[in-house]
Amino acid sequence: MIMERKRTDCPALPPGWKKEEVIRKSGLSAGKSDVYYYSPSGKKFRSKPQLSRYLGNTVDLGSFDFRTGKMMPSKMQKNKQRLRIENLSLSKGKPDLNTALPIRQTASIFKQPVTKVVNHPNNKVKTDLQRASEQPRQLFWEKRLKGLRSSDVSEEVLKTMDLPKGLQSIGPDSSDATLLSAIASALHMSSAPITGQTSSAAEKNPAIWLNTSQPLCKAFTVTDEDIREQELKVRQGLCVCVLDSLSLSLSLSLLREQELKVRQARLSLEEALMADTLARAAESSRDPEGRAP
DNA sequence: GTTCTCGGCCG
DNA sequence: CGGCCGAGAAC
Repeated sequence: MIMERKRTDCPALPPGWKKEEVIRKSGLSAGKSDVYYYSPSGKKFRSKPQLSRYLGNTVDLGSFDFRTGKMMPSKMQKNKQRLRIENLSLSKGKPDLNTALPIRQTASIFKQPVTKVVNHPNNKVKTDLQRASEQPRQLFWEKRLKGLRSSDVSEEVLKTMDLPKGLQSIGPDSSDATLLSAIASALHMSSAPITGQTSSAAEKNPAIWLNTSQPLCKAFTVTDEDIREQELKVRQGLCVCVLDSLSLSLSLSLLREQELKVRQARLSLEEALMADTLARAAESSRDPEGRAP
């Protein structure tokens, strides 16, 4: 009878990878065991370097213990004085099993390796989860778009939008185009209501007091008339292509404030109804026949 | 030829 | 001592 070889799943590796342990049954090293891994396709691996070579950047084997098949966070490689930039080039130096190479995560459909420097004393891992929303942004960046106009395929410059008169620009450039950029961008950056710059200080000295999460425009109030006008323009096809969507977004934003009010009203109504229901329930429990006393 | 198994080097 | 891999044995 042949000793059954167990290939067990290995949770520390991608799905489909199997681990096998074979006990040596003869020779001087009898009793010792060898560990093998099998890729989903069935290829056999008999060492960590071999595994690492194959998995490349897809899995970080730094804390992977080949014998047990588990991740052992405590067992990070002791830092020998390796004061060199990790060498990607052929045959010089050994592959770093500690970490997968960093991969650029943005702006390319193909993964691209990034130069990794591990010996810089000031290396720190950013833990700031707000990072995305707190990244520095250029003040008055809208100016860079000045003079750019969209055109259709026949090179004819598209008619720009007429913005509601209530919308007024703030800052070094007060053209409608800049204002439109500012508002359109704000709409795409966040789903919060767009209010414009509510602080009067921002109007006087925007370079200092600008609220960067709001567009470069004075605080405004949205009237029903504004909304109707915007929608009408969209229907009339006064704005096409990209501008269409911007206009639509603008209308939606203007609506957004109204929506908040409506939602508020609904909540109030719901509370009132609930209170009423409770009151009736209390009353009928006192008087099960439902008759007035 | 491929796969299995143990020896032995090297850190 | 254990990881890794060469190479002979086995198939």
